[in-house]
Amino acid sequence: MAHLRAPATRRERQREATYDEIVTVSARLLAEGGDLSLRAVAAGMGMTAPALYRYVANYQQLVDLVAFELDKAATADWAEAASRFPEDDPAARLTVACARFRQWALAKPREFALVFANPIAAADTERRELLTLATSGHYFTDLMWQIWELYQFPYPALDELDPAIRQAVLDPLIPAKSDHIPTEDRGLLWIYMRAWSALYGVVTLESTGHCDPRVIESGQLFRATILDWLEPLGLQHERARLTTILDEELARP
Amino acid sequence: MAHLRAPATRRERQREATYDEIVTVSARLLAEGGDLSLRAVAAGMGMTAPALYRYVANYQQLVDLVAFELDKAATADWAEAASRFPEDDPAARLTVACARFRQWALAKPREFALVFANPIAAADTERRELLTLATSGHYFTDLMWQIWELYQFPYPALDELDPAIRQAVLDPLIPAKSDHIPTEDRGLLWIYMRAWSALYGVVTLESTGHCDPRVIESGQLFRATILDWLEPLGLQHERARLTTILDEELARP
DNA sequence: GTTTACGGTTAACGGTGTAAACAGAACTGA
DNA sequence: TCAGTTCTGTTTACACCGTTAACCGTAAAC
Repeated sequence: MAHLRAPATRRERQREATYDEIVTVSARLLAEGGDLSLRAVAAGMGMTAPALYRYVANYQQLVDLVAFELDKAATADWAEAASRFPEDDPAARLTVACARFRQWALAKPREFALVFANPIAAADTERRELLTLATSGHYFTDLMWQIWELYQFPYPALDELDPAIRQAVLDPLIPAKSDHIPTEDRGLLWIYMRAWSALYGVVTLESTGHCDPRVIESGQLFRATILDWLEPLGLQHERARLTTILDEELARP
Repeated sequence: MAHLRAPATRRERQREATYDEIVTVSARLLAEGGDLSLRAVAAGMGMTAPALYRYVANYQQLVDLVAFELDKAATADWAEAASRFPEDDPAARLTVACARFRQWALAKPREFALVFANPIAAADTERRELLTLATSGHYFTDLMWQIWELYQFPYPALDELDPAIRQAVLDPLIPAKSDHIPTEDRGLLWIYMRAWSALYGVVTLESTGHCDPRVIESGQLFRATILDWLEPLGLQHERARLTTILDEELARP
């Protein structure tokens, strides 16, 4: 079964490898502080720039490809860090994941901007669809689903929701692991959207630097935002424990 | 008194006019969907690109100059819209201003990104200082101060605050009209930072398009975020009235 | 009225994304 | 095995970009 996804022909394998190299070279360039340019990427893999057009249609597609993979890799890191808590403790895992997400955004603001601050026009359906695949979104929604299963926090019924929101939670156009969520429970996604909006807000504010550096350094703005969301997620009783975990993560070097 | 700020010499007046033209031409370019480039701006005012270096040291300075003025102009617009409510009704004014801020961010995402999503390195003290002058920040903090004078909502005492935050509110490095706020009341700025973070979050999320278009179109995410902040600002009793105002603004064409 | 400083020019360098034409290697089918 | 096709890279070229250097007339200053 596994080898079904493995490319059959030699050429396809080669092509896949080239895509991988594009991503790794791009990631290296960004990590080294350089700009992400077609020419630089091509040069980094011993090619000329026009050759890259055999793999991406234009610069924006290169950016999207790299953004997708950066998101995937970063999410794997947060998940790995979160997995120091057992699977049946999604609240602790989410706490750690959020803190690591922020830490990543602060340590790699350029990468963060590429993935999360990259403007997407409403009309651009192609890029929108790519966006719905983002690994981080699936990871976070899944954690929130597990938290709900465990703590049964309240969420709006479908008929309480604004019609537009009802449509949006029934047929999500955002990165969300939602297939397994029963129709009547889709109000959960509204809670998710609101929570994600809050998380995204602080982290973007801090990552882009539109904020007092001392406030960023202290982590208090982020901390307060996270703590505000414990109650809506039914985690009041876990407050002390989760706060400890959060502060542990924030104190990380 | 007024003519004190007016440039004395003819040359200085000329120079000032050129700065104005740089800004207007830049704004026009952005509004027309073009990119903001030294060459395009220069061409737009009948000059060659190197001539602009008599006015700005580099491209980033041009961006900062334009960003500052865009922010100023946009703030004037929100303020004008908000002034349909009397001066002694800052709650209504803030409601309108927030809605107009969002509307501006959605209508002009490129301009919004320039002003509010432009990355600022922590080390770049020069750009940081320019940032503290942003008109919008001063306008919003002033409104919040007026709301506090009227409604006396609670705020943390200085010794309740994390040391880093205490320092930050005592000597703010953010755009805030704070000179007139007594030292013991500086905890107010912490409320401001948190509220601004929430507002900034939704608006950035929506403006950059990292959100379901239907959710953006409905305005519900923004609405919910604003309503969440009524209570912390002591506006519970005004809830019905302010919600009506907010919905009025959201329904605007 | 001479000198100085300002505000512009042109030319040039190295960088960007992208299109077109072309060449060779790798697969495909008879 | 050989011809034909497809895929992957090249070179060349174009139109932009930010930025520097050298140069020059004119307006202000002494």
